[in-house]
Amino acid sequence: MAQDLKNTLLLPKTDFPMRANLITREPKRLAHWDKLDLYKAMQSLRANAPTFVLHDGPPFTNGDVHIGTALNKSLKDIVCRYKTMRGFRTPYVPGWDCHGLPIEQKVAREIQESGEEVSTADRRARCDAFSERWIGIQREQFKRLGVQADWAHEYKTKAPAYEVDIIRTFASFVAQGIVYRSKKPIYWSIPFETALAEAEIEYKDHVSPVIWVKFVVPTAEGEKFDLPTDKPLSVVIWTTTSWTIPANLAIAVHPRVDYVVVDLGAERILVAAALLSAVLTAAKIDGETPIVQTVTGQKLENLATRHPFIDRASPVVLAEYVTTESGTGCVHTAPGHGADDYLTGLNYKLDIYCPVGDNGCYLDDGQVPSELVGLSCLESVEDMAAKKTSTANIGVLKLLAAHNALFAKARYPHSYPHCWRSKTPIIFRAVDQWFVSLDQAHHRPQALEAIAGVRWIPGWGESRIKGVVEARPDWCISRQRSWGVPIIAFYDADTMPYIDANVIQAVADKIATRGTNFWYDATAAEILEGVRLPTRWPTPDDLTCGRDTLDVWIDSGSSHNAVLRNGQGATSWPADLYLEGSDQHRGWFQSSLWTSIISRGAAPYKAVLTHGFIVGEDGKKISKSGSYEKPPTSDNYIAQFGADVIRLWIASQDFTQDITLSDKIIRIAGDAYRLFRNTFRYQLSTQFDFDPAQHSVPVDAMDTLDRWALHQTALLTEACTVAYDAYEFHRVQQLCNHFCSVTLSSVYHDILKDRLYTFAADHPQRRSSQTTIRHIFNTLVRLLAPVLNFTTDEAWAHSTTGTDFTSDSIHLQDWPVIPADWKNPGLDAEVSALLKIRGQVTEAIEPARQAGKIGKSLDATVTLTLAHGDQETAAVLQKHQDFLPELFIVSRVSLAPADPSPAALQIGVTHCQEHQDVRCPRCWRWVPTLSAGPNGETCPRCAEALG
RNA sequence: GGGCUCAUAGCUCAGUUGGUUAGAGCACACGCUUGAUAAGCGUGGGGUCGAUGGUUCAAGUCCAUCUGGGCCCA
Repeated sequence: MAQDLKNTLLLPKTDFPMRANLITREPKRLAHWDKLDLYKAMQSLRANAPTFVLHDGPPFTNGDVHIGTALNKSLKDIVCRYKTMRGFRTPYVPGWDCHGLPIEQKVAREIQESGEEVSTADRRARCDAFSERWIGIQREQFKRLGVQADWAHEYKTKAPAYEVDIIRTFASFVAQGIVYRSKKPIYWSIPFETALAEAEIEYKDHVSPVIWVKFVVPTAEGEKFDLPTDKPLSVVIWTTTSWTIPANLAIAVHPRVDYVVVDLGAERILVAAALLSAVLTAAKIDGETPIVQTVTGQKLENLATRHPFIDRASPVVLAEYVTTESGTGCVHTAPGHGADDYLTGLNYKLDIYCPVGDNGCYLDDGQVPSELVGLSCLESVEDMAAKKTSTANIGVLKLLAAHNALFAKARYPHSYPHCWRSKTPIIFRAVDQWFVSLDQAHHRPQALEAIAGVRWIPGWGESRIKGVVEARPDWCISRQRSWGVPIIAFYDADTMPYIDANVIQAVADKIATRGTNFWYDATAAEILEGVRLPTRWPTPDDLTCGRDTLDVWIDSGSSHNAVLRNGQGATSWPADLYLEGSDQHRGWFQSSLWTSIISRGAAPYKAVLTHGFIVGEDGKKISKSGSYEKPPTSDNYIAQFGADVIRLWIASQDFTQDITLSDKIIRIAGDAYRLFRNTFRYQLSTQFDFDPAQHSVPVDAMDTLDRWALHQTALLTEACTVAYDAYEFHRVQQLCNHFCSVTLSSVYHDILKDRLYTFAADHPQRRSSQTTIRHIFNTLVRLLAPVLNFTTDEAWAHSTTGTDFTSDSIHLQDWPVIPADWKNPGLDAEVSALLKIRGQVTEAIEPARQAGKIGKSLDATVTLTLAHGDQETAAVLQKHQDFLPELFIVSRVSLAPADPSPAALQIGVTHCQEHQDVRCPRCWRWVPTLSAGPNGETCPRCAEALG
């Protein structure tokens, strides 16, 4: 009996499953999109539209896609899909950063382990293969994430055409005369006579001789600086690298540290006050050592001391990095042998002096004492085992002692960098490098001006990049590596460099057809065959090819030239947007800016969006954040949660700050995902007997609640559009979340059930609501499409075809445009007032429910006693009196005037039974009487619906 | 140590130019429903707005210092 009645209800029905099963379903949709060539379809759709070019920053190709990279690519994908829907043609050409040390190093270790002998060209081929393999893996991982891109036109920095563009970019630098050669200290492995990178260094314990050395202050100098000159005075320095003493060109002091002149009897020394006792202890001096004078470092600037055994001055210079933690507070400065020393050298225009050759031995340059020439700085593994220090160190010690300059010495255990292959201590040694001047042609002010013209999101990005652009010294662009783009420079037998823009262009033409390995396989003569050389150049037979490669930042920094300028994948220059992590202010944003300023005089991007880094639950960086069972790769997370959940997680947080990743947070994203999915499912389920062509109700004929819902949808759309335009995806997520859970689920959908289920199929109110739900669905599914790209497409397919897939993908639809008649502020105000009362009503029902008097709200009769003087509420209630039971989801509402009327609205709740009502077994409402019908007794409304 | 930056309920976020008892969703607890059911509805608890000091009639909001994170340098 009851079952028969139930069968007369129009209950929701859909094939759209609640269970998402993303892990197996998403790959099927990817295959479907592949078949459709969705990327191409999206481009063709906007063939004649204005473009929005998001230029991809290339990930490095040496491992699985990290969850951080997944975050970056997902954000890009969300932007592109949104912009496409907004009517832009949005070409997205993905890139790959292929050259560089980490790959070269991995390959080098493989070669090392196998003990093979390989040529540079072979080594490069292996690096190429290594990179290519990861490109293939990463591409699939990005695709799995749902990233839509022009994979057919992707760019690789190792592609011959791209490499040629890098070389041409470099040529344009040379043409402007801003490329120069100068020395810079680098890590150097003596046994292998090769430069080392930071990553190729291992820190190990090492015992070095440490020495305190006196630098005499000449009497005239002492007088000039108001220092006492009646006894010999020396500035004492301290160093653990004795062999660098011949390269000493200065002594650094801190400008705001106090220094003292101390009387030792026969002589006086000058050291930092804070380190005096430590120095005296080292020199085993006790007894009276009166302080004769105290002076701040600032006052000592340019005091010209004498080098202990070379006839030249060693002036005092100022440096902020000087500390009083160890040593003497007077820092031995050899610009050719230290990073700090180098920068100080640049500041004071000192020579970047390095009298040590490739083999680690002192050169005979006319300055190095003959006793030292030829001595080696190398400490072999055997030497170290025998506790022997280098012959260079011993030579220097002897020489210092001979010149009465050795104030003290000791053995000093500390952590020191060693070469990863030979296990010997490295040396820091200045070698010739290529630099690009950033000031000579006024590029720096141009860059700063360009920065001001770019939209930085968030705004502080501007001060951040300004900081690095202002502070960066000239760009050192050469690297002593083989996996990279060669610097097209030639050298004669005396290592004199030859470089020329036209020659580079001519060589680039050849490389364009033969690849960069041509540079490594051929001789200079072969390479230069047919090339017109500048008049002062030697003949090609007397030249050799340089073996330096370009800084990889030139590689990726040239992408706007190599990709956008060439229109690869139908892109164009400049980009509308660069979107990378905030570390790229110093990296790619900067290198791209410089190459663009130098080669084109303008910024390569109109806007730059940055995101933060992923941190663990405790707010700490992921590597330090507890132990992760699996590596935090994109695939590991997708295999567990599916791409849409990951994408929703990404869209749920303000990505301009740190982004928190934890199982808990992803679980919450999963809950939000289910809310959206279930909303789609419910909406779809209400459409089972609705044919929009046939049943749609025009807005002006719609029911009050429906018009209210459309108004809310309009507000949501406006707010989401603003949020998307501001790249605030977390606001979209919050807005939609609130909309689905409150506006729809707890209000609109909940109220609608009665009419959808129990009214006659064609009842105007029912059709009105079905029309509205369709409108809302069509809007909501679009608003979420950029983020939930799989699920919205699935829901969309169900709505349009009733099946899982459609060729007319959601991603080919336009952004929702809200018809003017959806907006209805007047009605919105009225319904809002009613909903406020609804809240009070549900609150009033609760005690009755807690007391067990009432179960479902339909059991309740509600009596509203109007407040005194609240005409507005009274008017609204009276106007919508017939609508109130439905709105409150109760069976009966009576508006009771009272005398005297209460101060506030009073709500009485009783069970309908108390009013002798009976429950309709079909719609479950309580009514005064039931009447018999073909399906038994029902309320009149149900009888009519069944009739 | 320097540059940039962040800190509001267990989680994710709101909080307009300083102005009533700081909001939302989720999570949690309790209840209802069993005609969205691997669903739905309701009610409720929960925050000295990182800390301290200051400006002000009034500070989550402005200033200073500190603490703890993040990115990039040194």
